[in-house]
Amino acid sequence: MIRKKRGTITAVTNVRTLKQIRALMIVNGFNSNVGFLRKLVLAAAMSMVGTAATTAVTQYALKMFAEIPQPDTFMWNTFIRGSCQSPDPVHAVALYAQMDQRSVKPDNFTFPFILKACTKLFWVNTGSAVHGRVLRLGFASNVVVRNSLLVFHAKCGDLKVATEIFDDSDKGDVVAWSALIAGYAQRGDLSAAQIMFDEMPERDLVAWNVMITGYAKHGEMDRARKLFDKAPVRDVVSWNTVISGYVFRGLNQEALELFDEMGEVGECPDEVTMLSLLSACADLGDLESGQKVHDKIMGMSKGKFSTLLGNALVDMYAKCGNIAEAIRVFWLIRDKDVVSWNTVIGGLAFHGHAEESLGLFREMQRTKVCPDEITFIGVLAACSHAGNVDEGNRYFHLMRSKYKIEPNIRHCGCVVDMLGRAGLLKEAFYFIASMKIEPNAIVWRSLLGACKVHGDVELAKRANEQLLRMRRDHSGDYVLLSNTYASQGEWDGAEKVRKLMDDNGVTKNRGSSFV
DNA sequence: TTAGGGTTAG
Repeated sequence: MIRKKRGTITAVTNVRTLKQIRALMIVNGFNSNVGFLRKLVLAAAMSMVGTAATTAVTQYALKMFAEIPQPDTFMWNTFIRGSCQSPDPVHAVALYAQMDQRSVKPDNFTFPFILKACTKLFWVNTGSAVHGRVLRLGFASNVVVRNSLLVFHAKCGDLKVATEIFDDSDKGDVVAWSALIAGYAQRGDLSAAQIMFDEMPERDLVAWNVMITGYAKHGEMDRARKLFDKAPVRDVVSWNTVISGYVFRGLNQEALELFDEMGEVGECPDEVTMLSLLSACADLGDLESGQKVHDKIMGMSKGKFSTLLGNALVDMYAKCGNIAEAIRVFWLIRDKDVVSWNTVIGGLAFHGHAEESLGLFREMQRTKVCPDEITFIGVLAACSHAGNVDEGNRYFHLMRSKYKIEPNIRHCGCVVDMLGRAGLLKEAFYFIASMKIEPNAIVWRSLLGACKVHGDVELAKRANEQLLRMRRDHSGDYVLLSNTYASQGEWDGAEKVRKLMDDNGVTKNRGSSFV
């Protein structure tokens, strides 16, 4: 989907297009003329927008850029800007460093991009070093550079420096105002943000959106909605802010209703709107609404969709139980990133298609996309559900040896679950004992549940001791232990647990469930 | 070229 905003690189491209352009460049000679090269760089930069740093298309774009013998500052800026608009702008920082190594001078266009990258990555030290360089090279007098510094400090923690820059700014500079208000709002100081907002001499659209975002992100949806209703002007971002705010708070139905209103007033939704809506449908398990959103997306973008939207569609279909459609859409995603794979692998694993999930993981290993810690949560869950202990153990070791990922508590939870389901209770217990990280209640509860299924009273008692050490008020733990006794005909034991429960003042919540 | 909205686990 193409998003229109001034100064933003908007088109979506792919490896095939890049290869065609590169072939043209080779035929015409790489050095032929600056105009050609600038177009080449723009195409390469465009391909990085919205896709993760690890995708094939980004790797190809980097390769193309590296082939240009002497890129000028304009080309470096364009390319850094492209990387900056990816969700993980690590290359922007690397390119900025390369620029320096190759003695290409940065200009007042370079700094806003690199500072934005530092802000997105939350790289405080790098950003501060850039700030130093801005001062040394005398670019601090440029309004855009100065505001970029303000944003960086406001978002990455130093509101004092941000305020100093603001105090030196022109009092009518709405960008500086909005940036500082956003800084206060982001850290939850909404009263400070509101005071500044009230003091603002001229409030433009973005300042309103900043305030609405501030309230929405901090759970005050009523105030966010009131401000939205009161705003003199609204754009697609205003709508998206409130819609995503509802989704963020789990008010999915409200999000869908507001989307209907959006259509009634004739505001055009964009990709962000659709992402929020798909998330709402996924959460509700509302396949019918999800399908409608899908149709709308196809209508908006002539049958094409970005990686981001593809991922959200796969997630929605998996969570709504339409596995066939989830898989179909997954294969339609042109540039699959790690999130695409994680979504489909996890989606299948958690919705009863463990074998297919593992098949896709094997497929993933044949691609250049590197699995991450989230991938392995899905993979281990799939092994658990498939009862495939050997493969699960193998992958648990593989994630460390090959992919250098340290298992976290969730990975360990999956392994305990896997061993427990397979009836390997002692193995599960020894696994917990050997864990490098502190086991949590979920891990012990998983073992306790397996003990109930397989009727191991001794281990159940030990798991329960651990659980009671952590939390004495979780009725489910007592019930599980008591049922374990009961399932083995040990009625005295069962009764004792019931009594312990009363003594500790725990009441059983009948009929309540998180599922 | 700078300010505001977004996808995967739990």
